Amino acid sequence: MRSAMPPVTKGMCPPSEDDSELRRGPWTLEEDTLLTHYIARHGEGRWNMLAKCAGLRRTGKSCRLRWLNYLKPDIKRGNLTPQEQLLILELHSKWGNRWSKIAQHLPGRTDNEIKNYWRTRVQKQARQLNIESNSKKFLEAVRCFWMPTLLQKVEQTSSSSSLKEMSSQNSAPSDQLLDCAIPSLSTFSPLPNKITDRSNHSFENSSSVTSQSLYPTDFINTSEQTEIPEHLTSPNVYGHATVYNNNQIVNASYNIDSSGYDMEGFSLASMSAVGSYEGSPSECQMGEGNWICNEMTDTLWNMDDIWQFRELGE
DNA sequence: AATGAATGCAACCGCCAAAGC
DNA sequence: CGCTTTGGCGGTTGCATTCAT
Repeated sequence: MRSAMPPVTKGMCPPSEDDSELRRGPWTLEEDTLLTHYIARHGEGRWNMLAKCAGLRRTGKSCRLRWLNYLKPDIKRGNLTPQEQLLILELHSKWGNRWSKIAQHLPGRTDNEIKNYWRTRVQKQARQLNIESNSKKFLEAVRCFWMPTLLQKVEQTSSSSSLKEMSSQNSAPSDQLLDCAIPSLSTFSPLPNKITDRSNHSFENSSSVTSQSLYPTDFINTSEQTEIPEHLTSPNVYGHATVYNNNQIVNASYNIDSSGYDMEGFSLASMSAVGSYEGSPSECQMGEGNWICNEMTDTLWNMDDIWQFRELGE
């Protein structure tokens, strides 16, 4: 856990300020410059000593945090990509609030950023639905709606041959992202149908990150079908999922506004169903119980409007 | 245009474990 | 072996910005 930095010899630094004079709050440009220049010359580690030697009236902890979360050169800026969001959802399902562990799989992203993403974007949706964000219900909602949307965005991205580009926009070793995020998507496809890989990325070289245990094979399958029914190939159809309905496999197609890829993408205004469903929408089974159909009709996810099911073999 | 609510995010806090002394 | 220091982590807070009315 300790840094491998050599110990800083006593007497190398100017006399330290009294702790009572320690600064708090937002960092100034001058402080950022001091910290950056000092680390460029001497490296990071021994943060308390570093703070004193750099002439910063900050705690070592504060310096470390500022460097790791903001100043470090390989920090990525800007919105999380669909791949990154998908990976966060996936890894959080696997590891829970292990933010730093999750961050290790998103080059250039910090645990703080991922934590903030989860708390602001993900938990917001849970609040709106009046369900616990760490509950099985919410996990099912994420699996059912959010992740397929992100998958579609990823596929759209990869189909336009921009996935590699996006991943290499930064100097960070973003191939790791590809290796993690994309192959794991194949675990959504428990059925024998083969995934069409429009990006020419080999899905068969599976990564160390898989989610089969988290996305039960009897639950949902989103993938590019080798044989997509003609009425599903409309340009307006973005998604196609295979869902178990009372132990029967049904196909569901949905149309998602491409303007966003958060949960708002499932709002009634941006999502319309295609195809047909021969049973009652209220019969749909989502994991344990019919909670979505029974309890969520007043939320932004109205199953009656979102899904229309079509039995397999139609 | 004003203002209150909601949101996003940087920064801090408390706790813990490992290493040093 | 126990105390101290250090670094790391997850949770929380405060504030600037954006949005809605």
